Amino acid sequence: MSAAGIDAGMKFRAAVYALVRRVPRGHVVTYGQVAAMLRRPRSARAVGGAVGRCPDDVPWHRVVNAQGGISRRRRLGSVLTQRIRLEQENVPMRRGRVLLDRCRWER
DNA sequence: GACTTGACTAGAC
DNA sequence: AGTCTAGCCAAGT
Repeated sequence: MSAAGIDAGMKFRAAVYALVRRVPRGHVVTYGQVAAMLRRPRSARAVGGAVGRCPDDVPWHRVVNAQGGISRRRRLGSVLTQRIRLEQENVPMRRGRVLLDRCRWER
């Protein structure tokens, strides 16, 4: 797949996973950002859907919402897991929010 | 092919 | 700063 964007015939989900796998430890991206990087600026919601059912090798915890917060989901639990994993990677947080200015992954 | 369902967002009060 | 709304769109049924 190209640096950004979806190759011909590639499923949206596969592109999301490929991108999220490139996010380095200690950094995060937002749903909307992933969508924009894949050249689907209005597909943030779909990104959430893809990240919600991803393979084990995808660092899904590095994806947060536009406010740096951890989005709620139908079955809680993974919310705590996500916060714990982010803390373990020393992702800077304040009042339950990731400080995007300091750890947003660009490119 | 018509719904329904979300780990979304930006904007308006 | 909290709540609501409307737009969005990939996937699953």
